[in-house]
Amino acid sequence: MGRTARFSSDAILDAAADVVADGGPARTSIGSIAAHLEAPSGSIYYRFASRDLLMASLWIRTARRSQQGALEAMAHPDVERAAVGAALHVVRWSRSHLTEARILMLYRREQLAAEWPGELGDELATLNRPLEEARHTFTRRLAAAGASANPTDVAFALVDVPFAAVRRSLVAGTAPPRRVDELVRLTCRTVLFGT
Amino acid sequence: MGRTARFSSDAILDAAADVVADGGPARTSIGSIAAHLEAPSGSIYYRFASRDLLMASLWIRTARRSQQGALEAMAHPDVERAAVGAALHVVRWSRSHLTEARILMLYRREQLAAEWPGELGDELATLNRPLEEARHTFTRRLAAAGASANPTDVAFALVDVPFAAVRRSLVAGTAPPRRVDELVRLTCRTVLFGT
DNA sequence: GACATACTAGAGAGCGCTCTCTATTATTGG
DNA sequence: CCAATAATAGAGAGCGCTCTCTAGTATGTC
Repeated sequence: MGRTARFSSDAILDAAADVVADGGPARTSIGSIAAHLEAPSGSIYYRFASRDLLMASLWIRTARRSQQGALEAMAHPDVERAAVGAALHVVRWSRSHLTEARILMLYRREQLAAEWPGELGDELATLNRPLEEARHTFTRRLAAAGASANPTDVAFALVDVPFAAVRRSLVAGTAPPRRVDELVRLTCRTVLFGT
Repeated sequence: MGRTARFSSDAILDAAADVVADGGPARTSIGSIAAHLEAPSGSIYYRFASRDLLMASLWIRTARRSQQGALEAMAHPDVERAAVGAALHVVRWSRSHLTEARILMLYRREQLAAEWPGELGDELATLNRPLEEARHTFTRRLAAAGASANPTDVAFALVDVPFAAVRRSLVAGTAPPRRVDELVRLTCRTVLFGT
């Protein structure tokens, strides 16, 4: 029933991702996405009711895709390997997903979608929940292992430092150099395990 | 000769800084700056020929203001103290200049001014030169002292890590907690001096 | 083959923003 | 007090963007 789609939601989000990654959110208009996709703007509004909804969907899709590996890394039975693995995941994922990493790390949610669309319900609230829970249980594992379980320290070692380590490269649009893996590993160990 | 100014350039930049810091660059229109200052938009265009010129001026003023302390810290005769001091300066300056720090750390230049105005000449090119030169000579001092002189390491320890430590708080709009000083100090020492 | 349906296609209304332009007002030097 | 000047004041032209609306087109079902 009905004709087959020429422009799928995913294809539109892919185009949006390209445009955001190389022009920034401010230059990402429905028109520019349409041009990149060689589609009329009407076809885009057929899938996404508003610009904010489109950009919010892009954000969600990108965040989801990046979470998987982090969760797996934290599940490692050895606490220290789990910590280092989670920290390194950010770097590795950035290397293998340059465009998506640029979106996730160089801009904040509010810069993509000015207003979070009501249609998305509590999607935003639940989006980071798996990661938050994983970090919560992981913090307890750290405490049990005699490592630092200070939330500030954990966030610093597992999120902020890896983020900072890749940022410079992402801004330049190039893959992070190998050396940053070493720096992230070293910092993570020092901060959490004092080794 | 002529009437005295009601709205000085600096007052306009102050208003712009407030608006950027709490609404982001995209919401910072000439109208919103004017409203915050209770001035008509014409008075703003009397001082700044374009939005880009205004935002670029704000960027320059903010960057200049933050550089001073970094340069002083790096001039310390003891290499290790100089390194730690430079790294900590970012944190301390963020604490004492929350609004300006939000502008400098949460957004990039291109997000403020889409096109760098030609009127500003090579201001942009020379803006960071003092800091770059200081970091260059400082890297040689590190090498002479037997510390790590890898440019990636130096940038990581002196810029990226402090930035990472502070970002979370700046996003939340609060001053960075005391604990981050310790984390920055620890990381800086470990990465550069291995202690 | 005809009908319902899912989608493409793009013109244009409306809006908010930048920037221009002209009129007016305050201040200073002679 | 009187020019000359430096600045305020705000209306509105023009532009690009979002979003709407209507018409047309391909595809599956009976």
